[in-house]
Amino acid sequence: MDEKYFPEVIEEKWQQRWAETRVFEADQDDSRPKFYCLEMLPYPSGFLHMGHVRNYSIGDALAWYKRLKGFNVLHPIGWDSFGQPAEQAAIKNKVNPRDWTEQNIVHIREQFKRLGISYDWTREIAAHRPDYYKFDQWFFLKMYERGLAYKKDSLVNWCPVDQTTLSNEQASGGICWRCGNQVEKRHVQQWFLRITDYAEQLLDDMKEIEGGWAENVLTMQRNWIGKSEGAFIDFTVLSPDFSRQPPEGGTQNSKVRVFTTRIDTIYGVNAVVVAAEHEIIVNHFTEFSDEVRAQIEQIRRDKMRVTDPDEEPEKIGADTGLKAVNRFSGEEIPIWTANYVLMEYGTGAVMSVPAHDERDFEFAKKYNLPIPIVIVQSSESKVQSPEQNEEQLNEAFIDYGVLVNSGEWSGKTSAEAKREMAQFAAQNGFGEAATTYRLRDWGVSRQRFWGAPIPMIYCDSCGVVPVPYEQLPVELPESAPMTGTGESPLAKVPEFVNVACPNCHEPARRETDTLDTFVDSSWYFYRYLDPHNTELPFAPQIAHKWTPVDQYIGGIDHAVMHLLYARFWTKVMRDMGLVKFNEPFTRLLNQGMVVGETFFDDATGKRIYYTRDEVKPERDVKGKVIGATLKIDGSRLKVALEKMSKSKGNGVTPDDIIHIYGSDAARVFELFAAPVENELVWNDAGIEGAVRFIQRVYRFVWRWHEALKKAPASEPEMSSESRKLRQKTHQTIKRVTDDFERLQLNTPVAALMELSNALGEIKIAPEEANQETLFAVNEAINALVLMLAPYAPHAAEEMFAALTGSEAGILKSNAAFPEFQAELAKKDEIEIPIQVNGKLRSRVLATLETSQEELEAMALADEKTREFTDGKQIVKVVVVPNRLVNVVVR
RNA sequence: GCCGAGAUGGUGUAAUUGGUAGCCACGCAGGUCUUAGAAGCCUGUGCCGUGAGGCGUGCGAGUUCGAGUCUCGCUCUCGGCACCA
Repeated sequence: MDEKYFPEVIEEKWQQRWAETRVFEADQDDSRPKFYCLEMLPYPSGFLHMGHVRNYSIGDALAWYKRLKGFNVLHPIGWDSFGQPAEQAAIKNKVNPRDWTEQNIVHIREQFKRLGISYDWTREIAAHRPDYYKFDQWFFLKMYERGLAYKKDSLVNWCPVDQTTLSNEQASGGICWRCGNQVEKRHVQQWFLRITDYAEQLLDDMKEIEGGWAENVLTMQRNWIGKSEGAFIDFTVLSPDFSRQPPEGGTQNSKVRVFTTRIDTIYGVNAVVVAAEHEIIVNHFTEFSDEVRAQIEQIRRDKMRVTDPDEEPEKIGADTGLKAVNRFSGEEIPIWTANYVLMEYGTGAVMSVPAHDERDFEFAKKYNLPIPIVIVQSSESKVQSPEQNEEQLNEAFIDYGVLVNSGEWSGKTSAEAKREMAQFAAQNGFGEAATTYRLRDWGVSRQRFWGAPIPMIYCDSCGVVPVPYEQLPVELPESAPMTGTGESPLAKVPEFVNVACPNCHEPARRETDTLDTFVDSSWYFYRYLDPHNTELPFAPQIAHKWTPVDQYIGGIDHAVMHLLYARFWTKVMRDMGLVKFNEPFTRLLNQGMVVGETFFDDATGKRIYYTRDEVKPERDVKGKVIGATLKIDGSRLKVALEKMSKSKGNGVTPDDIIHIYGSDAARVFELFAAPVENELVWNDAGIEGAVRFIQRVYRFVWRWHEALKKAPASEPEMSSESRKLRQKTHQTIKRVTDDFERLQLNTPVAALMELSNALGEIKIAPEEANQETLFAVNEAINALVLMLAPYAPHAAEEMFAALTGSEAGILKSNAAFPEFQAELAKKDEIEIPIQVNGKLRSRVLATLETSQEELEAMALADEKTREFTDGKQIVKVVVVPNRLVNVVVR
C-alpha cells in the first residue's frame, strides 16, 4: 500500500491479480447456493457510455455482495453483436461488418476490464459467431417443427432509413425503435413466430414474477398483450340491393363475423363496419359501383399513409350497398367499410353502436347514420323514443347501465345481458364468447446481411424445405453487396443462394432473409451456462443448476420487446423439455438512464459539442438549467437533457472518467448519486465527492494499518467511547445488509460514509491507542473495507491487503460480509423527543429499559415541556416506548 | 383519451411498520494551513426572524394524540399505449 491513493496503479494491479487467480469464474461443482446475476448484454457499437457503466456497476455490486454472502455467483457477459450499426458502418466506410464488430469487441472488452467488472470471461459469447447463431437456427427449426414458425404475406412496418422490416414492438408508435424515424407500411412475405399462442400464458405467468419485477413493466407488458374478453357475433350477409334481386331474407349463407366486448348494446347496431382489406370487400369488389370502389381505394390509401402520432385521424368510410341482418333484432342494416376498423385486430369487422361507442358516434354523426339508444344509466330514467333522445345526445354513453329498446332483454343490466346474450348466440349458432389479444405474431424476417440466415430452402418440386440439423449452421458468406436498397444482400450472393434441395437434390434456393436480432437475445442467457456445447444450445442438466436467472438488470427501454420475447422463448423451451420453469427472470431491475445536458445552437438548432468550461449555464430560481451561452463568442444555446451518448456529444466517456478519477470512484458515484431506478443527471462535481470519500477511507487505513496489527483478537474491557464505535459499526452493517437485500444501492454508501466519518472523529494517534480502541477500530475498518468492496473493489482489495498483510485477495481469503450482531448495535442511551400536541418541544435522555411510566413522569417534569403545559389541562399522555412522548393539553 | 409512476432545501437525495422531516453528499459562505495556490482539516448552511419563536414535504379537505407516509378531491411532471371494437 502506498501512502497516496493512485487509482490507476491499484486498479491495474488488482485487475491482473483477479485474472491470474480466476476468482470470478463460476464453478459448476461448487456446492454453495447459486446466484445467477445477469446484466443485459451490450451491443458492441464502439464504446461503452456512462449508461453502460451504471448498468454494469449495479450488477457488479450485487455480484460482489452475493459472493461475500457465501453464494456461488455466476456473472457472465457477451456481445449482442448482430445488427444494423455494423451493417451501416459497412455501407458507409466500406469495411466488413465482421471486422468492424470484432474490433469493437476488442475495445469494449478492454473497457470492461478497466472498469474491473467481475465477469467470468471464460463464458463470453458473441451472437455473430457461427457457434452461437447455429442455435438461433436450431431453435428456428424446432419452432418450425412445432408449427410455431410460419411464412405469410403481410403488411409490415418498414423503416425507410434502416431499409428493413420491423416487428410491431420495434415500430411502436409508428417510430423505428432504432433510428427514431417514422415507419412505412409494405407488403412483404415474411416469417413469423407464433407468440400469440402464448398470449394467455404470458399474461397469466406474470403472477409468478409479481414483486420481483417493477409494476410498471408488468403493466406495460399487460397493455401490450391487450387481452379483451367479449364475443364473436355473426351477421347474415344479404345479396347487394344493386344486384336487382330481392334480398330473400337471409337465404344466402354468407356471414360476417364481428368481435365485440359490448354484446349488451347489440340492439343499438346501425351498421356492420369492416376493414378495407376484409374478405367481404375483396370478394364483392367487382360488384361495387365505380364510386364505391373509388371510396374503398381511398380508404386503403389512407391506411398506408404514415400518420403523425399527434394527429387526430379523420374517419372516412363508404356504404358498400351490402346489407346484413342482426340476428338478435332481425333488423336489416348496411355494411360499411371504414379506415378506423383494423384488419389486424379481432375479426377485421365491428358492429357499429354509435350511441354507446365514441368512435362509432363520431362516424355516425359524420355520415348522418341513426343513433339508437339502448343503454340508460338506471331503470328509472325512461326514454320515450330513441329519435327524440338522439337530438340531445352530444356524446356516446359508454358506461354500463340498463338495457332499453332491446326486445326481451330490456330491463336487464349490462352485466346480465353480456352473459346471457353470448349464451343465446352460441345456442342459436351465430356466435360465441371469445377473447382477443392486441399482441400479434412476431415477424422475424429481416432483409439484412448482418444476422443469422433463416435456415430454409425453397425447392420448385418439394416446396419449403427446412435445412437438415446436421447442415447447421447455415453460415453467412464472407461478405455480400450491401447497398442499402432494401433487398436482402444475401440474395446477391449466388454461392449462398444456390443450393441442392435436401429432399430431392435438385437445384433450389435458400431463404435470403436473416433473423431479427432479438432472436439472439431471447435465449443468450442460457448459452452462458454451457457456451462450448456443439450439439445443443446447452445441456439441460447444466442449465438446471443455474437457471432461472436470480437477478436481471437492464434499461427500462427493453420493458416490452426483449423481455417479452425472452419470456416467450423460455415457455417454448419449457414445452420442448429444455427447462422446467415458466419464467426466465425471477427478479428484474430496470435502472434509469444516465442523461447529460445537451446544448443546441439557438439559431440553427444544431448540437454543440462542449466541455464544462466552454459553456456558461443559466438557471431558473429552482436551479434548473434553462439555457446557456457559449463563453467564446457569447452565442445563445438551448439546453435539453438527453441520454448520454457519443453521437449526441453530451457525454463524458468512461475512458476519460476512469483516467481522471478511477473506475472505483465512477462506480461509487453512479451508485450513490440516485436510486438505481431513477434517471441520473451526470455532473462532474459529484464524482469528486466519491473520490474524496474513497481517499478518506484510504488515508485512515494507511494511518492505522500498522498499529492495528497489535489489535486484540477478543474483546477487551470497553469504555463507552469504544462501545459507541462498535454500535455504529453494527448499525451500519444492518443498514447496508438490509438495503442490499432490497436492491437499494444508494443508501448503503451514505451509511458507509457515516461510519467513515465516525472513524474520522477518532483523534488519538494510532500508536498511542489503547487495546479497546484498537479492537473497536479494527472491527470498524475491516467491516467498512469489506462493505465497500461491492462499490469500489480495487480500493477495497488494496486496503484489505494492507489490513491483513496478505495479497491473496478478499475472495481467495474467504473473507465474508460482516455479520450483524444485534446486541452490539443497541444504544446505551436514547434521546426521547417530547411533543406537546404533536409539536416537538423538548428531548429527554433515557435508556431502552426506561418504563412507560418513568418516561411519562420525565416528560411531565421536563422544564421546557412545562413551559407549554403549565396552566393547561393535560388530557392525556401518549407514550411510545423507545420512540417518543406526546402530551395532549387543552 | 386510457394505464402507470411521481412531486421533500440552491441541487442529487434520506426518512421499512403513521412517531424528532432533511441522513449522506454536491454547492455555497466563513475559518485554518500555505509565499501563494491546490489538496486536506474545522465551522455554518430548509425558510422568515437580532431573538424567543413561527412556518415548512405540489394544492385543498379529512382520519389521528401525532401524517412526507393513510383516505378523498384537485394541479402539475415524467413514462407507456392509443381509432384494439
